[in-house]
Amino acid sequence: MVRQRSAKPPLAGSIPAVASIPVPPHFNFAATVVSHGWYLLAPFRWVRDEQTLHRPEILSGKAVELRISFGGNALRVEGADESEELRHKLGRMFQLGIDTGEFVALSRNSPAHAWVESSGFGRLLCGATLFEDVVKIITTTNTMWRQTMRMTELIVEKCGRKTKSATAFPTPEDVARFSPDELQEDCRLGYRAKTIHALASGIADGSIDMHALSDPAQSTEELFRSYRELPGIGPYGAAHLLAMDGRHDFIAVDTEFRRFVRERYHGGRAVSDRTMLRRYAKWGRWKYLAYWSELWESVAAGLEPDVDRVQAQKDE
DNA sequence: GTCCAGGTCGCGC
DNA sequence: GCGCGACATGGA
Repeated sequence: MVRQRSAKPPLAGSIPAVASIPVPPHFNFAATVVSHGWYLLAPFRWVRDEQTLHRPEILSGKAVELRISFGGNALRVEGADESEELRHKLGRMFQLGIDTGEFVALSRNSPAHAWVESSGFGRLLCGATLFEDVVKIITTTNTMWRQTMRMTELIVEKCGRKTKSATAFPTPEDVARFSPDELQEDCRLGYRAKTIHALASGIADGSIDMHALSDPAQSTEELFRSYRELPGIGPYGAAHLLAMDGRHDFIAVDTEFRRFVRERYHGGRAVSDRTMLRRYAKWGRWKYLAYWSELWESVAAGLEPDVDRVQAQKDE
């Protein structure tokens, strides 16, 4: 055996690397992937027919291509060996460290949310790093979903580390090598180019400390204020980032939220933000998830035309 | 041409 | 603290 191996050594990489990552209670893979629009943004690629999420990722400083699916009781990750770094990155991507039990329990008491438990709704797909999610949130502001997808695609393409056939999401250093003008011109970022460049270079030069900013020891209110210090992040972005930490106390009020509540509960008539928010007060620290679940279900049921997503699906 | 989209920022009061 | 316009881009 030894002789055989030394006579004909396996090519490096010829043994397919596979990692298995355990998941918490109430976890549902597909429901988490399509929980919101992130799965449509580069470098994620969701192959629905195969129930596999493709994702180029940097591990040990090297870009590799991951194929993530669900088998048995764990995430099955092809393309990587098990490592702390992999567990950490996938833990953030799938919110594996978040206990959604209380939300599930609350949803049992609401007829409109009775579907939550069996569907596995409750976790939001995230980027591998806070930086990635901040950049993506900035590209969602004051624009249309179609343009968000394009901006993200171009950022990845221009700045990210390449494998043979895919490109990983860039690090702050990868983005900061380019000038704001170059980012604007090549990634069609508009005025966001300055913001994204300031974010990337701030992290790269140490003036923005993402680790300290996102310290989970902070109260939710403190964390909200921390996120708001980031360039390009206002109340909407901060609430979205909190949700990615599994903290749903604040609803990200945007045109989508206003439209949904107006149409669903007020017969299309305009009402104040305060009135809209009051509807979700009873959900305590699960407000955003309660709202998002209502929107998600209505889109899934085809009751709510979500033009951007529908359009995106057509392009697949 | 005009308006505006999963907002944010800086300004003036 | 609150209202308001500017901000790049591209679709409606």
